[in-house]
Amino acid sequence: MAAKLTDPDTPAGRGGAAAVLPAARRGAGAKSLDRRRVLGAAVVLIDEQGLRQLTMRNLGAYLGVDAMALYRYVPGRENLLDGIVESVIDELYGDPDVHMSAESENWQEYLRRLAHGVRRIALAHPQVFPLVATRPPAAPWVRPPLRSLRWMESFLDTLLRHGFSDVGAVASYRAFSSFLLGHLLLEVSALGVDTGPVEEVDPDQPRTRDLSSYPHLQRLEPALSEDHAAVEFDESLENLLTRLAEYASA
Amino acid sequence: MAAKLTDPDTPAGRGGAAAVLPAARRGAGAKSLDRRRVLGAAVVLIDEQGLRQLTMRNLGAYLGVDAMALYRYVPGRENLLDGIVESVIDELYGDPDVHMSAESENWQEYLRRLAHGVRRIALAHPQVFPLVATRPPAAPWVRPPLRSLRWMESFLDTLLRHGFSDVGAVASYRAFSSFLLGHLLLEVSALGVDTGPVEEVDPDQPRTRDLSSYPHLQRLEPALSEDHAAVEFDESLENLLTRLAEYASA
DNA sequence: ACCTGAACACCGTTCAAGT
DNA sequence: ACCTGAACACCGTTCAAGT
Repeated sequence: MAAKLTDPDTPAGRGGAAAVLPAARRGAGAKSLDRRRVLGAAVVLIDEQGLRQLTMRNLGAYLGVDAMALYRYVPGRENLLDGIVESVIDELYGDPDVHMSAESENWQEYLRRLAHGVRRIALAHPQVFPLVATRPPAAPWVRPPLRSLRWMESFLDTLLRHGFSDVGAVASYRAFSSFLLGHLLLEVSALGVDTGPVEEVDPDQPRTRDLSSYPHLQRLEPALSEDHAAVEFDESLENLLTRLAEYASA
Repeated sequence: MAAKLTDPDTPAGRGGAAAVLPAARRGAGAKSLDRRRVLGAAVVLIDEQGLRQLTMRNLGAYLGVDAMALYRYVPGRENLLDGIVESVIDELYGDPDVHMSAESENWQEYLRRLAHGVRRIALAHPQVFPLVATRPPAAPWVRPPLRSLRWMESFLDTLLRHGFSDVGAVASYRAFSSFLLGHLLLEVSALGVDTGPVEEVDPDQPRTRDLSSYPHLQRLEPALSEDHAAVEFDESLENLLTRLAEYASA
């Protein structure tokens, strides 16, 4: 009764469906469905075919089942999308590099590992990340992309234990979220995500835009096209950590 | 011939449809359609009813016309969405506070005015901004939310004229984009955007989540709910400007 | 208990037909 | 020249029916 609605951070939401329905996996083994398998298949389908190809009917076919059968495990498409976001963020819990840092070392190392863990998820699922970025959060003060009550609690706890004030820890959560969201959404979108179905290009049309009216763009296009995402991420992160250090002493 | 495809930054794309079809507005006046009117109505419809309500059929009805009539001005829904993003960003050109700063004062003031101009647009169209943030850009090196070749050129020109190196100006464009995207997407999503159709809430269910397992969240929820978006935006912006100043001397 | 088929109310889009 | 109607191939979702 404590876990109302479908709380993403409740144990049953973290792949605990098998615990609630222990008989579901017996017999035919991988054949029978459960919510976790449906969400996992949805993530794979998005990774392989893009967000637009995720329809109830396609997902059903992908699982070898009628589309309508999915409604037994997922109340509807909106809930499916929320579940996808949740299940992707949940991968953080399985990341040993992030997990080990929770109660160790200094807070800077914790934030570094956490940031890189989220970045690995974004790069592993570039087609899913826009969903992580833009789905309305469960509460208005939960900010993408770290949209998990459990990680928020861990974040605040770590900073508070290292001498951050209440307002400092809260301000740090906000700044950390902005940093991650801006950098990762741009990095992922530069990968050319979800440009729609097949985007047939007319080979007669010149492939490059006409930049003749923009001399700087023309000259700097090679520089603009270079990929420095990794080092920019690290440099921006270090700058952020320096800024946040002010809250640690206050 | 120079303006291939539908270049958003070509004069014809910036509300120049009336110049191409000067006869379109005669006679019945506001009655007859053109592309600019269709895009403008689409923005108003999204602002009023949310992104999900923007369908070809709804937009047609909103304009007092059959849905299929829209295809005379808009090649399809994807192009409509691109046009919406373009027309919203174009509002920057009409912002005197931004426009006057292009060749005046110092580069810091230019970036401040530009940033606040984009922020005003985001807050004026919170339901449209996720589209600005996530639509695939025209070229991979064009970064949301400042996704206009003309503004990119203006941005680079201003910084280069103030002594920035080439790589410094390019790095500044990237950092500026990340900053804007992260802050504005979070600010806009905190406004509770596009939670779907009407989101009927069961009044019997408790409205607040169960935070009993998260003591810090429970204690800090009031602090987390406070809105400091404006000052955080300004402080982050000033910090960014300080960082970018390194490129000015190099 | 779990899945299926038929059906409903929507979509985007094409195309011949109206005026 | 501009708009409309009918039609097609899809959606999400409900519900009675199958096994």
